[in-house]
Amino acid sequence: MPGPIQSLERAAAILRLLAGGERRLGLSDVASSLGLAKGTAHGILRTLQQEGFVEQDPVSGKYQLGAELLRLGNSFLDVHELRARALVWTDDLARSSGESAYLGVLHQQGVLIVHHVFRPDDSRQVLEVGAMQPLHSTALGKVLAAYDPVAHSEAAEGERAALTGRTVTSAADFEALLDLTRARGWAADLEETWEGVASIAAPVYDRRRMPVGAVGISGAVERVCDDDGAIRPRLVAAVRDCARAVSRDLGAGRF
Amino acid sequence: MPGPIQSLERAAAILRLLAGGERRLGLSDVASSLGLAKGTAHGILRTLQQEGFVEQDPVSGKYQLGAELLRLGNSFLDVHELRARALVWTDDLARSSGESAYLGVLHQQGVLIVHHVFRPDDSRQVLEVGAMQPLHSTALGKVLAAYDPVAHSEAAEGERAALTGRTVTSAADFEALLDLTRARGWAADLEETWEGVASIAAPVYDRRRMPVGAVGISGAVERVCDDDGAIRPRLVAAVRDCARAVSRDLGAGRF
DNA sequence: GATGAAGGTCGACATTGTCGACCGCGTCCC
DNA sequence: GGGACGCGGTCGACAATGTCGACCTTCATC
Repeated sequence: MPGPIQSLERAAAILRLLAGGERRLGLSDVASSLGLAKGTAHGILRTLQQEGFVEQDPVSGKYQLGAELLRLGNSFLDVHELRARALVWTDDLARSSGESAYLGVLHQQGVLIVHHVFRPDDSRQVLEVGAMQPLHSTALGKVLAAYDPVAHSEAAEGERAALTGRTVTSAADFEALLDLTRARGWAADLEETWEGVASIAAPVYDRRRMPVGAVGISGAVERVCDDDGAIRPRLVAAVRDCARAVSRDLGAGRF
Repeated sequence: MPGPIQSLERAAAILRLLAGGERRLGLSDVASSLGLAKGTAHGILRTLQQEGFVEQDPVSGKYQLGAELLRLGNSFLDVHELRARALVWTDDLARSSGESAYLGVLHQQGVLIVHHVFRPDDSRQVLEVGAMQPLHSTALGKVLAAYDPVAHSEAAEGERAALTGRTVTSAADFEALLDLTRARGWAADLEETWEGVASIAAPVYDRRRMPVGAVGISGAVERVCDDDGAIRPRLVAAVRDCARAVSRDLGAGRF
């Protein structure tokens, strides 16, 4: 394989750097963070700015991500076949379950949320499309880790941070959890990622029967579980039905 | 000014090409569309793929936009100060007006929607964040064209397509419309972009009193206008109040 | 008004991306 | 069935290209 294009790799690194740091970054920050000469970093930033991928605050001279990224990210959603097929089914899932519905795919070391349907009530909610979730602690992530070999190695080799007191961090426990997930065909997250929040997810397959994503719901643990602390079977059934429906829509045939 | 980086410009052109065409594109399509040698296009695509900006369909070999763009677009929203300040006010605007609320900024030759609050009812709506709207026919666009010199030249020099029978296309009429907008301090769009849809928008200023965006509402013309076909003053007031509130939040002071 | 650090420019250098010919594979059509 | 086309992808020579580090200007600080 011939070598990748250096200037592009560096441009991508700059964009990721700008995306990571909360605040705007100056030219010198960017150059030193990536070990580049100032002139080099400036040339890349200037081109990125010209193309709209980066914007510069006129007064401070600092850089931040540009609007073109939002436009392209939206175009990505338009083309995304899995998301298009899942739109109507996740809508039904949110309505029938009364909780927020999510569609996630593997991206780098996490789950990228590509679709999110708000919980059907009038509460104020923030859209999480484009956000990342950890593989090891969320229901969506566990499903991907259990069924997608690439996701599995990312989750197994990556760090498993203890996000709450209930997060499973040890390798053996995590593998046991994935075995359970494969045996049941779905995964849960009982306050392992956020205190008070539980979620349920199931895998989505494409026409070649390969796992390509996961759908799930997420909500307050008091609603997702019954009085004994057990996950409500009705919700599990709704999630699995939705996953099957989307898979069928993708051409995976019946199970 | 030293020259921009060629490979980056080409990579950006490829991404825009992939964003524009509805379907996936093959290597040869990309190369011939941009007048590049196949080897060159392949090198850029390979690097973009490695960085997650482009994905390749394993069976057809065709390319489409990648998930990293969604993630970065989301990060752009996180950093966007105008959007952050407008979140709560646009929420109020949607609630008080009963219509969808939008926040738009100038981007290239159009209005980029950076925030969108659904109309507060249970109807199925699609999120338009990341979408582009024309400058010459929408209320948001007219506000920007009226107050932002850059937007004005883009709108004046660009093509003004007749999207409906009521779209204003002639240069003189358009300038008159902008004069009216400046005189009133707000703009309207009465079925000039989509049949049956009317919208109202007002400008948002930053701490230097420069126009940086526009907020507005959009809805069925029957609801936005009264029985005589006149725009409901209550809605105009709500939009202008919201624009003032956001401007104040940005440090523009009182008017 | 000296100082330092910021963003930005410049020009020499050789690294680096580019080009077009070439490869292997699948498909379509004789 | 076999040849020819078109596809995605590779290769290596060449020089155009991006890179580097010294330098400039500006601004805030002391």
